[in-house]
Formats: sequence, structure tokens, C-alpha cells
Amino acid sequence: MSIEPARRVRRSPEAARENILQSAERLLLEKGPQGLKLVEVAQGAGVSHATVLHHFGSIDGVQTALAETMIRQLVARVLEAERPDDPQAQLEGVGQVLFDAFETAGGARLAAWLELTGETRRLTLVRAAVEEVISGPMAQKGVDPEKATNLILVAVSLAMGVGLIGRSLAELVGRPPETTREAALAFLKSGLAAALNR
Amino acid sequence: MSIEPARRVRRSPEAARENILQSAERLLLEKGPQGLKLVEVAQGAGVSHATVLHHFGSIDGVQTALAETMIRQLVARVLEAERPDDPQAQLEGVGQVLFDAFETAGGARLAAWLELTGETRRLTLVRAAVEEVISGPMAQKGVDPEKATNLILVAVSLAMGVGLIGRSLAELVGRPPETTREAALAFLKSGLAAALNR
DNA sequence: AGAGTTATCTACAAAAATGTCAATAGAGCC
DNA sequence: GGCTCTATTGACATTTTTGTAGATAACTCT
Repeated sequence: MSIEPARRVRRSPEAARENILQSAERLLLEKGPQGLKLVEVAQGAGVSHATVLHHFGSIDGVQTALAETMIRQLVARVLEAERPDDPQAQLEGVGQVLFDAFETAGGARLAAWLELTGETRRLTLVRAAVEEVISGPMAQKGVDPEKATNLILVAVSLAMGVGLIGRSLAELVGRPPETTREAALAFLKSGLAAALNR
Repeated sequence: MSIEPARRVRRSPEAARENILQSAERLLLEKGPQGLKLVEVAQGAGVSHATVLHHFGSIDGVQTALAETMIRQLVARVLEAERPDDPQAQLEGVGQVLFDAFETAGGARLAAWLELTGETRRLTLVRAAVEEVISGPMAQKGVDPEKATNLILVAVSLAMGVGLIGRSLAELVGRPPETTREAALAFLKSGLAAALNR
């Protein structure tokens, strides 16, 4: 019995890259940065590790690409909900959206990963997003840019923290996992209201 | 010319372990989880990598020990400042202390690392600390335990987020790095006041 | 001083992870 | 059908990282 050569699936370069990145993302979120091994990524994508190298050049290439797409997704999720319809409802919803963005698809874990690996330069996208919010909804509401910036900094930090450790923190003190998120949301909302209506 | 054998420094097991752990911590904070290599840790500690293995058994042993001591330090830093002298000043200082704790010596990065690696079980220490705060200063102030818990969850999450990405976030939008921290502190303070004086 | 203990070292070995290369096989095109 | 292009692969090569073993030197105790 001779060994059958594996039958191949031939994808377009774009499809191949996306397939691989999805596997990489899954691994990152499951096992953390340490789990991002070439062969495991390949395995998860149903492909040989040589293929991964063909498309990304090196393991670093994979990490870089992954970071970039994840940031892009994160920023997109945040901005998507910034429609300038009703500024009031918007401001109330900002927290909601932010929290979602950082909780969904491991946004917070991505950010943490970037911080831990010192990849903070990659964040020009984020900067653009922040500026968009400041000059968009905030300015419309007539908020002083300085103050608006501060609020955003706080809100994002909070969303980050909640997204990262919110669930386990709540469970740690014997509450349902969403407790942190809900409490933080309420806290943020009332804080925002107090800071803005004045 | 024959090679001189390196002269040895013989430490007590405890001192040796501590020396090594310090190097490991430095590396973790500098290069992230990926930078925690056996030889680098050894180099930073000024010993051979075999010595590290002798004391910790494996690289996992190093990680485990490191996580534990870092958590211990973090919790200690938080609780240290919980002296039941003046409940009022205390509550105001809580934010300060929390933020310090998560910012100093990479507390936030530690927590992030633990989360990313899925090492959340190691956190029994934290649980004890939270309970101590709830039943201590909070109860003294006559705060409903439920509400107290929520506030703590929020405060810790915020401290976490600020400690992790606060500085780079501020720099990202062109402010001095402490901006996030200061804004968050003010936000937290007024929020706490509003939630408690009622 | 001599002996015992063990933290430490060097040298080697094993394993894991990354990277290279030539051959192959899908898919579109003539 | 035959041709071309290249995504894919298996097998090999290299580098990195972790782990093992025996010898040695620092320290304590008698």
C-alpha cells in the first residue's frame, strides 16, 4: 500500500491568506500568543506549513498580517455604529458599541497582545478612528475637543479592561460573567451624562 | 591559552530562585510572553540555563512561579493601602492605589498575560483580596455589598485598561502619556462619589 | 583540615520550530 | 488536448529552544 499524496485544494491567493489568517486568529484567541506556531496555524487551516510560508514569508509575516486585519476589524466595528443620525441616542450607545467592539472577536485580547509584544506602532488606524469620533459626533454635540479626548481615553480604557478581564473577574467574585460589563456600562453612561450636560 | 572556567556564585536556593525570577519578570515586561526563553532568563540572571532548570524543573515551572509571585505582589500592593483609618480619604484614595498597583511593575501586563494564556485559575488570591475590600472599607462605609462589588469590578477593570494601554493610547492621540490615567482617575472619583453619597 | 552536600557549570542530546527547494497538481487559456 | 502559471506539497536542512548528565566548586559542619 503506497501512501496516497494528499489531494490539494487550490485557492486564490486572497482566499488562501484569509483562510490561514482565520486559523491564526482562532489560535491566538484560544491559546494566546504562545500558541501561534507555524505548524498549528497550518493545521488549523488545513494546509501544509510550507503553504503558510509561501503566502506570508515567515511566522512574523503571519503575526503582522493578523494584527493588521484584526485592528482593521476592530476599528470598523467601532466606527460602523457612528452614524450621525441622532446625537443623543448616539452618545448613549457609544458605550454599548465600544464594549461590544472590544468584547467581540477578541478585540481586547488583540490589543493586549499588541501591547505585550510592543507592537504599538501599528496603531495609526486607531488614531484615525479616534479623530473621526472627536471631530464627528462629539464636535456636533458641541463638546470641547480636549474634554472629548479625555472621555474617549477613559471609555476606551474601560472597554479594554472589561473586554479583557471583565468576565473572569466577575466569576472570580461569584457573579454571572456579564456583571462587570453591565456595571461598567451603567457607570460609564452616568459618568458621560454628568460630564456632558453642563 | 586554555579557557578559564567561569567562577561561580553560590546562592541559597531561595536567593537563586528570586534572582532568576527577577530576570524573568524583566524579560516578560520588556519583550512580552514570547521573550520568556530559558537562555535569556538565565543570561539576565547571570547563570547558566541549566541552573534555571535545576531550580524550576522546566520553562513552565518558571512561568508558573513567576505568575504566582507577580500576583502576590499585585494583591499586596492593593491591600497595603487599605488601612481602615479614615474611610473617606480611603475611598478617594482607592482609585489612586488601584491605578498605581496596576501600573507599577507591570501589574496590568501580568494580568493580560494570564488572561491570554488562560491561566485564570491562579487567581484565588485576587478573590480573597476583593472580599477583603468588600467586607472591610466598603462595609464600614455602609455600602450595600452588591453595589460595592459592582463598583470594584468597574474600578479594577478600568485600572486594568488604563494600566495596559493608557499610556500608548494617550500618545496615540498626541497627549502626554499620563493623560489617560489622570482623566480616568477623575472620572472614577466623581463616579464613585455619585454612587456612594446617596 | 577533611568530608559531605548541592548549587553550578560545561558539554552533549533531543525536541521543537522555522525555513528552503524541487517536484507536483489544480485551473485557466489557446 | 496541450501549455502555462503558480498554489501546494513532501522531504530535507537549519536554527532555536529545551532538557540531560557528569564533573566541579562553593559552602557548612565537624
